[in-house]
Amino acid sequence: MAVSVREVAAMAGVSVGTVSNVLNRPDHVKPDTVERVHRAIDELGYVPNAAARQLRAGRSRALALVVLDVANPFFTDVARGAEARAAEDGYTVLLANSDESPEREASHLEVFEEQRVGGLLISPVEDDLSRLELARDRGIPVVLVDREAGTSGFPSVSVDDVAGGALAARHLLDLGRRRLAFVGGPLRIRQVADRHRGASEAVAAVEGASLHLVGTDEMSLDEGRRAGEVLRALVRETGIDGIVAANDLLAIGVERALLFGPDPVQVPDEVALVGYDDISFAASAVVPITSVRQPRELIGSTAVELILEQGERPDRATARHVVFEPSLVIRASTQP
Amino acid sequence: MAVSVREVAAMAGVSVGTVSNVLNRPDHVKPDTVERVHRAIDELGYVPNAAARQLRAGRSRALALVVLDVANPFFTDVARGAEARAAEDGYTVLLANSDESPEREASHLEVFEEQRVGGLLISPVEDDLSRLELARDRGIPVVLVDREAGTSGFPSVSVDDVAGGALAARHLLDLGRRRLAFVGGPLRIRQVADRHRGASEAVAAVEGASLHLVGTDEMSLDEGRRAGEVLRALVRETGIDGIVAANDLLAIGVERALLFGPDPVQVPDEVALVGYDDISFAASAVVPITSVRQPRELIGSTAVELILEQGERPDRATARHVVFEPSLVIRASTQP
DNA sequence: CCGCCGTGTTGAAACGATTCAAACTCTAGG
DNA sequence: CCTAGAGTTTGAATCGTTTCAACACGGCGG
Repeated sequence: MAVSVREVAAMAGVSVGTVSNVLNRPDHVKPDTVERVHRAIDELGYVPNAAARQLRAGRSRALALVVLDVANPFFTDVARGAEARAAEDGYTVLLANSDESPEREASHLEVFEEQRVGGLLISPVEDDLSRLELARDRGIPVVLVDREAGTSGFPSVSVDDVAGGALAARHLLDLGRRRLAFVGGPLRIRQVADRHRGASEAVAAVEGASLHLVGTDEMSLDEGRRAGEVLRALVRETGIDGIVAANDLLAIGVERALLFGPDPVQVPDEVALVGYDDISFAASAVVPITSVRQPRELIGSTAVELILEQGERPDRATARHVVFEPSLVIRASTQP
Repeated sequence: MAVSVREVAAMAGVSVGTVSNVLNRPDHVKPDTVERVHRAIDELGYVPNAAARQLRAGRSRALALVVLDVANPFFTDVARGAEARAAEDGYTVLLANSDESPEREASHLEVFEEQRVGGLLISPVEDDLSRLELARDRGIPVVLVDREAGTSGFPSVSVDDVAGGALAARHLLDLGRRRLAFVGGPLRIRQVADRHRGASEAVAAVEGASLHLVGTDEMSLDEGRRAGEVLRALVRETGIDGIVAANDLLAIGVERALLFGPDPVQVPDEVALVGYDDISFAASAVVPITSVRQPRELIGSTAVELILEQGERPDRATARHVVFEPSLVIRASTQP
């Protein structure tokens, strides 16, 4: 059934070692031998067996990327960036979805360890990284994605969410807005807390400016709408004139509630609105929404880069931490 | 570095064969031997090497799913369904993204053939399936997803788009609407053509009903808005009172253009609107949109089922074709 | 004519798990 | 005391590739 080097070698009239050399070091083999072997390969429809290759090599040319949610455009773009960078070095990226479930994450890690993948890019579900330390101890390079490594000593690639929150708030302050609101939650999510902290710091730096926190249970359209109702009242009663949303889904929901409820609030005239993530729906909202953009593909490609570095010199204990700065995409929701 | 069965066997004081049996057929081994081996495994942190296992077995316990677009919720849900079903039989699903590029698809196929995956679930980019026939000839079960197999003899799982188009149109006709429009394009996309055909047939079956085609260049929000402008005029001039959109992005764009342009058109009072795909944004549009839903997860799990069937009896030439019927989710955009 | 070098090529060992015929240990029945 | 048979365990062979020490060959300088 399966065609192996042995048959190819027989047909080409050479030894198995030569076939292997043709495949991996063609320049060490005489040109017409190379040709003869290639003819045999085509003739027989030979496909090298990755399992055998890997068994010998001890490690595979595949990297694993475990994300919290495949449906989230943030992660699909990170994956795209990772794949592109990996392809440059002949690696493939296997995508797996933990769906924020520790069990599914564990199960994927197990499979990938058995596969002896060449590296593990992961957005961990929980704070406990001991499972990853185990993998590292077994010789698999690990890089944390969208998560700073803390004391764990893993290399990491993340985005400065504090700076992002500050960027959003400062933009509103620059427009002359002084009574700001921050929509988002729950605050135990690190990203939300950081963005809020950034906004708070920016507000604190400007005299006479204030920041009101409107909490949410999750980061969804529906919660955004609910928060929007609360905000309508706040705009009317306390003169809120600028809103920072912790992500774009919330921002879109807020905008809808403001624009289409009874007693509509005008955006951006009465209140300016900034979202976060720059998902495609933000640009095509009824009033297109200004948003904080993260370099998503760059995150992916950089993560792969860190993996490859580790692969080259597995000894070096100094883990690199790359932190990207977010940027602002200005649209109608903050332009008078 | 790597811990192998040999070391485990040594520590447990048994032979390698017994360790293998403990792992794969624990019931053939005496209970206290099992326990001793397990202790050694834990002690040493042994992780079986999938490559070696697979080399011997000739095939891996991984299935590959190649989709046209990981960012499309349709495919992520299909993936979810596939993963769940595969997990039941101890298989893992590797997700790969062809991004509608034949080159990327080919590159993924190559990698998966080398990996000797246990099966290939794929939404092919092009009509030419010869690459897949090659894979099948080499013994890899193949199932087409969201694509009928035609004469190629591959098993397939798809959804009846003609029925879906008819379902949408008939719903509008049942509400008493008679002058319908179909928005979508380009028509060379099979799904679009089928949905349009279904709508046409439903309309043809009702006396005095008509269907106007409004073409689009792609299935996006922006194209939907553009089409919406066209439709506003048509509603005013020719009395269009029902719209079928070829997907939800178009439907959302159309709704926005109708509701928020100058001279707004009321939905559903003046014109009723049906979308397709039932993406989450359809439910949370300004006026929630009625949509045709496809059993996405079921598609994935069924595809895996067909793969497993082939694996059991690779001989049988009769490929099964499973075609699912879509259903209608009724929301405010068609409820007076 | 010999020794040496470089270029190509060879073939056996190794990777780590599974398999399976054979060997071993008990038990129960005769 | 012997033996059949069930229950356990063994260990060599095997999967397909890569690696690498060793070899073959031809030419060249001495």
